[in-house]
Amino acid sequence: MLQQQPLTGNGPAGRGLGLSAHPALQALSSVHPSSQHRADGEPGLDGSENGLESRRDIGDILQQIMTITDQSLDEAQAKKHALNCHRMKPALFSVLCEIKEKTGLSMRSTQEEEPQDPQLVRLDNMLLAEGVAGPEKGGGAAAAVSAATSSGGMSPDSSLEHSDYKSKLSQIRTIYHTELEKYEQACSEFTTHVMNLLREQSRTRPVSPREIERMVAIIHRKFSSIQTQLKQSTCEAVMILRSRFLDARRKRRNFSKQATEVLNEYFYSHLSNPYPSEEAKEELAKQCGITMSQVSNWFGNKRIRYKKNISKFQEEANLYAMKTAIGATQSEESPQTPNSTGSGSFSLSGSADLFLGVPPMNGEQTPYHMGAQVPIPVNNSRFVLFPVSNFVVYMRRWL
DNA sequence: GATGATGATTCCGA
DNA sequence: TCGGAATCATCATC
Repeated sequence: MLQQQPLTGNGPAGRGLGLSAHPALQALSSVHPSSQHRADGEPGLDGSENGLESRRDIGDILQQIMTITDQSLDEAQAKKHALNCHRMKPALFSVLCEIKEKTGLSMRSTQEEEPQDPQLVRLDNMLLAEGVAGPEKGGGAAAAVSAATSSGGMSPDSSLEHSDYKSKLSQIRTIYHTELEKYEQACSEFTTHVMNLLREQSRTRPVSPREIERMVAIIHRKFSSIQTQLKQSTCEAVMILRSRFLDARRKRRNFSKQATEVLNEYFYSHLSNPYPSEEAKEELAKQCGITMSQVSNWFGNKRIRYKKNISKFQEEANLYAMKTAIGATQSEESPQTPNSTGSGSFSLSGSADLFLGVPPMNGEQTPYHMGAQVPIPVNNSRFVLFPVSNFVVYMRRWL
């Protein structure tokens, strides 16, 4: 504990602070109104006789102020009250104000406008984009859905994962806002408390409004750093949640057997042009319970893999051709009966596209080589026409 | 665990 | 923007 020294003009502390030698203090002895017109009969400060006494008086007050912290709370309160009522208080106060003004300690960095922290801006933007900050309108969930659909879509199963994501994001949002509110409330309370303290202290020591502002700014900065930490943690939580969601989305699940059949049927029955239109994709997606993007992916993969290894797909192609032919036959015999291939609304009128196998290398003609032609891909790049007339008839006989 | 199948992703060109 | 091609990552089977 620092030993308080008397603040008389001759005391070391007094010399150190230069209070007694301060011109304003000197002037105080002669010009301060409170010390000139005495109504209580006490000696004034204008005369040389009283000068020494008043200096001693001021020194006494200063000493009391400096030692106030060593006293108990009750004593200090009582002393403070006494000081406030002291006849020299206004004079001393003005002196302290002047000293403070000259030292400029209280004014330092009041004008320093802190540029907005770029990290905080990034965090704010991120939280806004993820739908954690700002008005709740499904931001993050919408972003997740958008990410999912734009890069391949979500399976029906993933809707569960999505709702899970949404609820967890909502939890994060709730916690974030609760904590933020707490911080803001605490900041507000603490600021009010400090301001009240400063206002109260301003009765005994010079506290300018700018100084109060500066103090408030300091408090806000401190709380802001806590908020930054909160925002950082929230961002991390969202990132973890998001990556988990995306990982789950990335997990591949094979399409159902029925879905694959539907897709294969369409593929092999449109082999001349295995590029389903938007409408066809939509229809296929509906039938298979997958998204249009998945349909596109499937056809993309199928085209490539088919072209790469036609012979490998020969059996499969024949199988689907046969199935389609059966369907065509059945619909030919009883047009009102839905086809049995499960191809739904796919038109079998495109039976001219039926794939019938690779062209015979030895030039031998199969019964279905005449008439209409079916395109098959050759040279790994182009589709060529292949004769397929009477295929249905042939298949009917063959069956 | 090895291997093939398969859905998804990425890059590139038209 | 779409499709081809290559590749990745996971599933399914043995």
